[in-house]
Amino acid sequence: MLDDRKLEVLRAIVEDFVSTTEPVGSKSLAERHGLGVSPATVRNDMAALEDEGYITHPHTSAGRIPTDKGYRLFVDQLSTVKPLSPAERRAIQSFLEGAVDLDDVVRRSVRLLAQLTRQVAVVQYPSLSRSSVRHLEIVHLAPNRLLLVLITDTGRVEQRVLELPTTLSDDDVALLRQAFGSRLHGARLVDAPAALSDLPDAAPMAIRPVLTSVMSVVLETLVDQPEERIALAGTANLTRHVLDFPQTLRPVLEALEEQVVLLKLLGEVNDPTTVHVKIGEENNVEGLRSTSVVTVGYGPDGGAYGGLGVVGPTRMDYAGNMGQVRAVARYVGELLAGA
Amino acid sequence: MLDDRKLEVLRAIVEDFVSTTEPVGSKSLAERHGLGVSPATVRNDMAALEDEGYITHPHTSAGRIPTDKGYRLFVDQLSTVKPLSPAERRAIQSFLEGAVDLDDVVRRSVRLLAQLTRQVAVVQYPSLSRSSVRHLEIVHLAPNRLLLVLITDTGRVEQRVLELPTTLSDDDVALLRQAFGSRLHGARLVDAPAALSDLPDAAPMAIRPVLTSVMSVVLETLVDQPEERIALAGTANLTRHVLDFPQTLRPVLEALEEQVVLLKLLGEVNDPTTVHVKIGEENNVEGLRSTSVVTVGYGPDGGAYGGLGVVGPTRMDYAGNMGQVRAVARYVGELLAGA
DNA sequence: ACTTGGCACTCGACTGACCGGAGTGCCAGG
DNA sequence: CCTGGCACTCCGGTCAGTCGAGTGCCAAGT
Repeated sequence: MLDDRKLEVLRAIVEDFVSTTEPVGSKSLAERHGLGVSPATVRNDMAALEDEGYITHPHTSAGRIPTDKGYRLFVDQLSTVKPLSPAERRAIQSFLEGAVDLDDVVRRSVRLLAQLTRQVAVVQYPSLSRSSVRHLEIVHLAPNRLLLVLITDTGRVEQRVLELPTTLSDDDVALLRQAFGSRLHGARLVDAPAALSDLPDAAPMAIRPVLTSVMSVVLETLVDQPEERIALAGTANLTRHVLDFPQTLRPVLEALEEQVVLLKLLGEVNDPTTVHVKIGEENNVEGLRSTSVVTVGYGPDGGAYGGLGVVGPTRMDYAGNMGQVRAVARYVGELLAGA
Repeated sequence: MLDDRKLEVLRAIVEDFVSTTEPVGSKSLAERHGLGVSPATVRNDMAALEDEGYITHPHTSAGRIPTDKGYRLFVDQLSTVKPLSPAERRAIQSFLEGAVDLDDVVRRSVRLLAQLTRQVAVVQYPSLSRSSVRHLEIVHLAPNRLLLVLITDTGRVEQRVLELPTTLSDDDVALLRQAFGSRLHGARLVDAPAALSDLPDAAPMAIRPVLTSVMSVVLETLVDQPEERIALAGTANLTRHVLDFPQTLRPVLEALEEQVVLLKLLGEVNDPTTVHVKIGEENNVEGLRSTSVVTVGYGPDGGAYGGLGVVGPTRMDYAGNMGQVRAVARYVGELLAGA
């Protein structure tokens, strides 16, 4: 149905269109790429590709442009992830090596990614639930108010103020600190409920009620409703493609302002170890239907910490951007694992 | 030089242009506003206004549009800050009343402001240096590593990990906690150096060296380099004015991504109690030369906590936006003062 | 001295006609 | 199955012409 040459024609169309922004015609295509066949032949192939829905043309006498389906085929079968240039490698290293803390790492990464890909970049902070506890501190602010400070292995520091239904003494708090600390140190937050499950039984009878209540509050705030954070950069790059989104820029910017939307983008990755691409209409997000999203997980085992990626026009350099996204994810993963 | 009617003509031009986006001519102006004079007279006035540099016209046979100087005069002398509509009042209340913590307040405020003004909104988190200490906690993470957690009166929680040149015992840390806590509780951060000045002398000889070293690190991180945070929303609103910035959208978005730039905008306010307006070229920021910025301080005494404002095209509804910015600042100020 | 109506002039915006070129689809022949 | 040829489509640019909004200026009126 689609022989090799037709696929080659599709690849050529995608590559030409991505680099020139203009519908590509049979003649220039046959010339520029060494296909060794005449324009007429290319036209026949194009007609076939169009029948199958991989390409289309804006009007009768115009060249062809890829459809979402065409890009999909291109990404899945025709392109190989482009390795980074030495210059890019150097850029990543010099950009990230000076980072002092997690905030700094994330901020630098997102800017780096935006600069490298010339797209909008998104980086998720290491997810709390997937991190493990380096230190958990409980501070007694007032009789019925505790400050919880959690430091994770990735260097993320998160704090909550808890209002308690009961009052506690300093000794109680010391007990709590000891009990939680010993059980949670080194544990992953998702495992926290299990790690704490024996706590009520092991504790002195006197503080059991308050302990269970504190426990439930702790679990709720840290495990059930973990706060996800996102960094964004390079929205100005969208304006470079103002040709691509005629009046669509607005909804894109709106979508990018929604944390929820961004989390959804990064979170929908099933297999976090490979680079994922969502093309145009494949995005379930209203407003990003005219964009493509390239994401990947970072951290040990590929995606243990969180996700990052870029958002750009469907007419993007998939091979290059996939390589850049993957490379940044690896560097960041290593950086945080070594911290 | 500029009699009352000329000023009235300028006002009419600004108002018409702001609402229609189109250069305004003498005839339609004389009709629509009840000036009671003929178009010819208006033309004479316009010529005078143009000589003075308050208005200009894009080409010979086009209507007039205000210059930056014209907007400036309008803002300074011709417009009165527009009071909010009941609907706007209600919107503010219902939007802000559900806020649970500082983060929430800021996030809601910035979205509210963006929605109300239909511009890009900027809200600065309550500045650390201008806040006072509600609680300062020192946690002993490791022999030579401390975690500092600062809670301010506005509910902002800030933490730093300090690496020390020396090692400390738990007792040392307890002493530190006690010494810092008693002196800083309730003090404004700007006053921290003074509040701590007697500390080295009052402390037991044994820990003086380490204490002074900790002190200097604490002061440095909390007072000398306080971390300012900024929230941004409504960038999508820029696209509504794509007519105003033909190819200028890019630099605007770029400028808005720079924390430093935003802080500069909010920080340049001399008298924080009144609404400030920077028009077009008045902005010292490259990239915002085609925009106007409306800012005001919020908090007790007008600007004690921080600043907030909006960024939009020079062709904006100054009276309305000034009112909205001021109103939100008041509500937020009250909200945080009551917390 | 200021206002006003009149008038000539300018210039952008819109229209319709025209043309060239890029590109297509189809067909018949190799 | 590929290829060259050919007729056709349609976009984009150009050019001339018209229209209308708006201006600047002047002379007359109050």
